[in-house]
Amino acid sequence: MPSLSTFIQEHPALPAKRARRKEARPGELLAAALDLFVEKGFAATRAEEVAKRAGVSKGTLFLYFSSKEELFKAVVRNSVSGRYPEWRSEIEAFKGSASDLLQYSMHTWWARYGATKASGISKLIMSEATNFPELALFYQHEVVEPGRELIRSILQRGVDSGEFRPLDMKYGIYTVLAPMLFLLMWKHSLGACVPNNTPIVPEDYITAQIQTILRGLCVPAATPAKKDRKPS
Amino acid sequence: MPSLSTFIQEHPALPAKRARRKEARPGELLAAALDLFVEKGFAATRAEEVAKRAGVSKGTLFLYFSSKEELFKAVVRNSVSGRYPEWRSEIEAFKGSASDLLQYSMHTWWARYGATKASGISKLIMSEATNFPELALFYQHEVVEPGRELIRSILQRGVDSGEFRPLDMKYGIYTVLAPMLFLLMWKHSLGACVPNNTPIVPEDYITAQIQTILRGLCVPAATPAKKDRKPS
DNA sequence: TACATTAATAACCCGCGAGTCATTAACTTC
DNA sequence: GAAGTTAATGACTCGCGGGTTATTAATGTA
Repeated sequence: MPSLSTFIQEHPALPAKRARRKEARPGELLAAALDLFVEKGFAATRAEEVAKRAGVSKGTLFLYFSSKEELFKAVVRNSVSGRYPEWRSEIEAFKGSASDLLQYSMHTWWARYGATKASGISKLIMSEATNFPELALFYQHEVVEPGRELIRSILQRGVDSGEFRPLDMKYGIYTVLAPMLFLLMWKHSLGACVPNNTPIVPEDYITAQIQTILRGLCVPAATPAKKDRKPS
Repeated sequence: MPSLSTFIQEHPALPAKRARRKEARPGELLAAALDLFVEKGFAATRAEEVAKRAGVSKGTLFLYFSSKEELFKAVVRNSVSGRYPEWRSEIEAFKGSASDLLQYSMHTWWARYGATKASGISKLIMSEATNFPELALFYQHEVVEPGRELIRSILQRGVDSGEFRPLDMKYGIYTVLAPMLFLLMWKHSLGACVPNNTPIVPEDYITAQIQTILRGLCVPAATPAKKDRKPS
């Protein structure tokens, strides 16, 4: 039996159904997928919903990406790891003290990445790494290792110039990494779903962290004796 | 048609099938649930598997816990929030400087919580808060707020004694919280599934963090002028 | 030994979601 | 405008998993 819609023609001004737009589809699908992966995580994101948000059917999605995992990898390449070259050259070109560079980098990283939708991908990976080890490995090579290297280069600059005390780089980088990633995690987890009378203001949080970190890293005018320094 | 097993009697030494053990079941189910929630997360943990690990059928699980969410809440009460009273009194009773207390607390928190299975619950909540807001809210009240208060009390002690510089407590607590929770997240995410030639040694990581934090918190012998201090 | 009580089970229901495929219809070419 | 090409669809498969329930059997009672 023919349905009503067989007889009712669509409004002529609306974009045609079943449009053939081979060039535009991948980009639209990636954008929709980024939105939904960030909002719900990898496992909880439904392929059908990604397709719907991109304005196509589920079948079309699998026409362009062979599986959900491949779709995710494409999202990562498209919106996270592509940024490193720019950052690297900006850091190398920076004129100023290591303290200033560190401050600038932390605030800027937040403004350009942490505060954007794309940062949800980092949260997603921390959340689902153990359930999808292949994705974790991919992310480790594509994002984590280059990121580590970038932080190390900033700290090394301060140590080399005598501005920072000598650091065990293996753990020194976490002085910077830990507070920033914690902020990112918080924003995308409890900070996003719990009614909070005094929410974290990222810029203020970062400013406060920098204050403590720089005091902790810099060579002091007069060293106060502290314990918990590793022997050897 | 009767199956083979109708005729083959079970080995007499084995524990009886269908044993009735009303008292022991809840504890065994909670233990199994903790294992699996930590290993796979909330959404990915299958009720049937929890039951199997506890040596009962799925039906029995729902006889003792009305839903998966209730099971989870029971796990949290049983293995996380129960510890606060002990910690609070231990901190109040501590004799020594605020620096020593902070060091002691961070190392001890790791040894007694971070390094144990139970810490996986904190990771789970950060990971799945947005998908299960009711659980997040429960955890916020049961765990996060008391924890914040505990850290604040330690820092306040140092500020009151003149050992630490004056701190905006709203952000000051994150100086301690962020590095510890980052370590916890790392351990349960990328640290757990990526082959790493130089893995983080928690005790060394904490020692390094303490070194920087204490330098950053303490009133310096001679204050080196630093920027990024908030005006006003 | 017969009966009542209830802990435990296994089979069942039902909706969901990744991935597939035969069919359709929008373009291209001649 | 007819025929061929291929982008797009939506109905389909198939296995999974939370929760339910009729049935079974262990135990207590007399």
